[in-house]
Amino acid sequence: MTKKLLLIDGNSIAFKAFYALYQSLDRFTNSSGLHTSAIYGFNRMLDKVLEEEKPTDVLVAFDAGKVTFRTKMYSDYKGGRAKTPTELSEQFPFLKELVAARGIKSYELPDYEADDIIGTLAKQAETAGDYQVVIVTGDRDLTQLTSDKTTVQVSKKGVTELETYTPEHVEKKLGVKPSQIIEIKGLKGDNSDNYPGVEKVGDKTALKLVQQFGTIDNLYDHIDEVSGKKLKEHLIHDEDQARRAKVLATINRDAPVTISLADLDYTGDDLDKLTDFYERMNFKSFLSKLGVDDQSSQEQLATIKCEVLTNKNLDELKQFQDEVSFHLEMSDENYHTADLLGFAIGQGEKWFVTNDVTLLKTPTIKDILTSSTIKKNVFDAKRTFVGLFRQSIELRNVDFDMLLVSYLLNTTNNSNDVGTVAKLHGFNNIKTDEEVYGKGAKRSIDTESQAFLDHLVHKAKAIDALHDAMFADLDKHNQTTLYRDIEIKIAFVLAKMEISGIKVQASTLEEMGSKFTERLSEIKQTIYQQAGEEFNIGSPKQLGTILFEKLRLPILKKTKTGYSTSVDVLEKLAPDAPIVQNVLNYRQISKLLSTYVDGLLKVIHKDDSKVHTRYLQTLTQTGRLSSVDPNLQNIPVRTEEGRLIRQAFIPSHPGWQIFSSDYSQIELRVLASITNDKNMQEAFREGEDIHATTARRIFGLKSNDEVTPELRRQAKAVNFGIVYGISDFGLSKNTGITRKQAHQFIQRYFEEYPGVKKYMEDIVEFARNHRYVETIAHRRRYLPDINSKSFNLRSFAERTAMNTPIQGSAADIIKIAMINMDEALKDMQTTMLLQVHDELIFEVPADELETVKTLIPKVMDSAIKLNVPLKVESHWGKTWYDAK
DNA sequence: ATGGTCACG
DNA sequence: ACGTACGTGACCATT
Repeated sequence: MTKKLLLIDGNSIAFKAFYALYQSLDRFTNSSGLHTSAIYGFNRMLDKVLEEEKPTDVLVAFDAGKVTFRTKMYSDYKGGRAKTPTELSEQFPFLKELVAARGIKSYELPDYEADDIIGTLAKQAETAGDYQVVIVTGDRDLTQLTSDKTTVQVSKKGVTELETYTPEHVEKKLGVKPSQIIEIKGLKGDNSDNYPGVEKVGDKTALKLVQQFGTIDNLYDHIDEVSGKKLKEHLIHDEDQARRAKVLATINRDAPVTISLADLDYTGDDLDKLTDFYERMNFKSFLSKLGVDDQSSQEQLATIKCEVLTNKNLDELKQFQDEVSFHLEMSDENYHTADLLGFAIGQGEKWFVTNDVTLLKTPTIKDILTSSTIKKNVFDAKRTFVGLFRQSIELRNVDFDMLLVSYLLNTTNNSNDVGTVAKLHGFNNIKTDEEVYGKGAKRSIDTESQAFLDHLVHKAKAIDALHDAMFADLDKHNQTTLYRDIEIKIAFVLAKMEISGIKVQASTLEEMGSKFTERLSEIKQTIYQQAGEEFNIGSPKQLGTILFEKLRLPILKKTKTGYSTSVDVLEKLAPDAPIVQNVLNYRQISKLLSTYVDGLLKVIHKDDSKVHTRYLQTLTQTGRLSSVDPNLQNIPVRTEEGRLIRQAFIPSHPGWQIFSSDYSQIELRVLASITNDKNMQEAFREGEDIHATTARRIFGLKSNDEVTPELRRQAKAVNFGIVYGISDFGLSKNTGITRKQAHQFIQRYFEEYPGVKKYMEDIVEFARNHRYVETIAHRRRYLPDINSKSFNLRSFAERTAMNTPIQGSAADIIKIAMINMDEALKDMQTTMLLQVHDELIFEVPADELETVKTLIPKVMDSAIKLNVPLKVESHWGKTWYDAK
């Protein structure tokens, strides 16, 4: 029987796990103050890999110390590295204990690194014959060990996401054979291990050279064939360094290991030791996973004294005069349609719970919920409001919305589950819905069970228990105003908009649907003819085979899994082959049909012919809303064919109009305001066309009249780029200009708008120091990667630092406008229906049209006072399509 | 469940 | 030298 040997690079996985959880470092400590994050992450990786690979033999290899044969050979090897933080080094002894408790051997060898142990044992296993080898590491250099018998799994973000390298995958990804990785590293050196290769040689050049010459030896044998005078000089000058770097990069596969393959039997968890270990580490989730603990984890929850609420003891609720915590349970996430299942209510030590939702309508309870003097504490005010509204109960005076507060404190932790959020904030006497109800197909809620009632009480109790502490945190963040004046208020405005819904005429969609279906089958036949065979056009894989293998079209871009067939690629190919344009048309129409015709028809409510979206208020990282079920924030508009979909969106009363107002260039106005850039502010104050002004400035023209449409288009792209946190590469890719040109444009831009330049530098600096950025309304986004060593992660965080205050402040502004709008419209019939990021959509009776033409823009442009004016444009018509 | 594609701001 | 535009959701094919 073939054996499967799993070799784990202990140090590199521990490092990765530690930095992946760096942001939550303080959350991972046990009762004696030991940090446990790396142990936790390591164990998650173990769980996953053991489950997936089911190895027969396992070893975790560790580095023995700083001194190795490599440092003896080159004293600066791994020099200049920051000292391992004590928060990590203190975890290693326990990590080894964990490994042992899981029935796994660990091993280290003086003078050698973990890589060498792994390389040596992998070689032994390959020689022995009946082994399959899997290596798990955080270091991509180990992919040099891949072979037909050995795969290397390298952790990506975090440690549980692994990328599997086979020899084929190495070649595809790196462009060379596994054995040539050391040749590449020899030429370019390694910055993180602190050894040089050949001067001025990086990935690109190294790859080219290795592809041309195969090895460093061969390269120096044929040094005259190297093209490029400078390059040749550097190669000759640095030959010794290159040869040394290659040796340093080479994993030693004949290390004098004193452990043998026969010692590596994987015996499985030692339950006693492991349980004890998990308990000492406070690893609750791992404990419950052990199964030994299923009942005890149920009993672990301290019981909360509560009464089942009935008609008989209802009056006891009258004791709650100041505030109550309340949780309404529903059958699924769509609260517009979900069944109400039960509720819990109470405060302090007094709790009541029931699965009899008819009690909600009793005067006692209704009075509490609708009272404007009794404060309510809930989890998800909008959800609760809609659920109760369907029972004709209008929830008032919500003081604490735990979901909303948690989101404002840290947008990354956006769980919709009370238990998850409660634990996040240190309240552990609660389970998650998933633990109580199950997940996926197994999810079921037994409303008759005691467990159900208990769970509701624990939820309500969690809300009650956390509200002081979470409010205090909010205050520390300077976010109380954001919460009280914006977020909690907009929750109710959104609830009302969702309940209003927007009317969608099914017959209009159906007519469009049959036209689309007809055209689709025509195009399909043409495509089959042009391809010479039938295939699934909707499958990128099959389409790729047809276009790039059968028809031999040039491959312009690849994805992880094959050829890219995205629009930008197909548009470039369209002139070469007529089939491509047909595919593009097919794609467009089938998108319209499946997503917008069939998709919308599915969600029209029978009783009112309307769609009722749900705005997710606690999802985006910037403070924008998102819209689901259906998403009404991405209804087509850019192409005429798609735009026709909007004809199906109509007012809910005959003779009314759809009225739409949008902020013009709100993000650039926000940019002008927060950067305090005088030139950009002037453009907006003078009412100039900002893209034309930008064009005039960066191209050095005398007046905006000299700006051609093409120049304006380019300047517009630069303006967008700035908002997104620009790079010359990104700009050139997006606009088709050269990178050099893009670089010049950006430089010119920063010369002309020096305030913008300074702001971009300052905001990144702020993020580095504080690890977060803020919007005008103190909405906060954490950027844990801002100081990352990974260029990729760090750059992304830097762009985010530049973009989030802009996008997020624009989101703040429209939210304020919506709250004011709700008030301004309260005595009118005009109804606010939708928000699309910088645009509000209403339905308006004929006799109010004249009023709203001035009222709505007024409310929007006076939402906030910036250093530049806000501009609002309005359109209206008998359908959404006509409001243009 | 995940990735590719494409709809929006 | 690095490898890149910011924020979303729905659908389909594929695993």
